[in-house]
Amino acid sequence: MVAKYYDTLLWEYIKNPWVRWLSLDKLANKEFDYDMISYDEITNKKKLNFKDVDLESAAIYSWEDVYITNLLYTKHLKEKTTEDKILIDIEIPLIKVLQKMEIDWVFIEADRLKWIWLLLENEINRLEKSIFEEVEEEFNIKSPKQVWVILFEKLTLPKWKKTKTWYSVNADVLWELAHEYPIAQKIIDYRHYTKLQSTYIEWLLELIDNNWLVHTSYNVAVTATWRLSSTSPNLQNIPSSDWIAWEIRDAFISRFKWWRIIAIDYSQVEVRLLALMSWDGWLINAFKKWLDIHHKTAEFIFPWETITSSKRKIAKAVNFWVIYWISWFGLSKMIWISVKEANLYINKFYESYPKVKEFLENTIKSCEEKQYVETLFWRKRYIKWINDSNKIIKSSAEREAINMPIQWTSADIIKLAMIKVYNFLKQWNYKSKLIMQVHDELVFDTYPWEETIIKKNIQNIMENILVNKKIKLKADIWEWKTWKEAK
DNA sequence: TAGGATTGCAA
DNA sequence: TATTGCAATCCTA
Repeated sequence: MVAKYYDTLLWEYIKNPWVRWLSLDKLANKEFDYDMISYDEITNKKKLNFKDVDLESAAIYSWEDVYITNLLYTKHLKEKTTEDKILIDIEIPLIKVLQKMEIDWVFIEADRLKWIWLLLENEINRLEKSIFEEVEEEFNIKSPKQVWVILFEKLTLPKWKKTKTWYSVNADVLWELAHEYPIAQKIIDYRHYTKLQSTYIEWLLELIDNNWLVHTSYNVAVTATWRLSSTSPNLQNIPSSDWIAWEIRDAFISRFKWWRIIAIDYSQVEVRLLALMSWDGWLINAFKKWLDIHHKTAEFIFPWETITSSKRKIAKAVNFWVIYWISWFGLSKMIWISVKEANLYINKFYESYPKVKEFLENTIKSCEEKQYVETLFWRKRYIKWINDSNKIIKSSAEREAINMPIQWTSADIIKLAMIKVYNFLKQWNYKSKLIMQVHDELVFDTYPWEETIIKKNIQNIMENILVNKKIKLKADIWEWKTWKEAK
């Protein structure tokens, strides 16, 4: 294996993604039984500046990094594994893409955030006042414990869900109470607004520099599922559920006048992968004809003439259920239907897509034999507890076995897309930039004269990541500005 | 001051 | 009684 650049840590991560906090120190210890000198040791646990450390210690400290890395690299060269291909084809090329994204930064209109902050502040004050008036007492609404005292001891509202130490006052509980007690609704709203204000607006404002640019860090070796994660800020959980969330998203703007923010996201990748992997004729045909898959499932579950958008939502949840192997109970809770109904829909799903059921059962069976499952790109995930006698452990292992080949293949698909998109933009010297990745979505800042060509080509690249397969993937283009109305 | 517990946002 | 993350706040040790 010859590469222009290489990463020994990624090599380890590909094989063991569930090990938290991988480090060179740990690898040295594991592979060569060697203890590396720590930063604390050479600075004598004092907060010494590195330049004050004696030369000898500094030399050893530096030498170790190079030496151990080289030992690891040499070891990898000798050790051919099936994971090599993933490293060379996906993980290593991705480094450059992410590097570029991090260097380019994201442009955020700070003034707009400040304006939303004020808006929320008003709303929060109003709610706070109203809540205090209602209970004739002031307390800290942000404290679950104090909310608990007020709701259950002072107002003696019905309690039903427990946490480790007391009765829960989370959104589920409050939501139930809100039917009868308006104060619960007020607390829900209060939490929602304070959440947006502190976690998103204040946090973003803190990280924005004087030029309204924000620098996020993408982490390539932390998740147990080989997905990316991002920190400072985490761009992958920016809200999108209501109008105020979209006000926040609107603050993500182009860096230049006339440029535009465009997002392209994969549509139902997981269900498409389910179709490909299970070879279910009904599913494949539905996708070939570009049908709305959730509507299609609804047609199997309900009489055709009764299908409404709410029925489609149920069907969507059922499709979702299969991929995640959730219990009937989970499904019923998620979409507020009875367990009996949930059970019925799921059986209907299996009747309609018989090969899917076969595929899911075979996946579990094969995992029981081999103790691992594989993704479309041949990543292996060992699930040794698949044969555990404990039913709870066994079923959680089964869920993982079902979920992993599908969801984790989609992580690779977007990584491959990013690499190809990067090469495309570079090859033709386009000015437009890839600025964000949110799991199944890529966000671009586009130069006006390139917009048409970018849209067409990038969508094409994304849809054709899987070659020689029965169906294509689908990627939708959204213009950031109009997204609010579209969703 | 550190870290557990609780909560909630995204895909 | 789905998973993976990041982060805020409260509150105890």
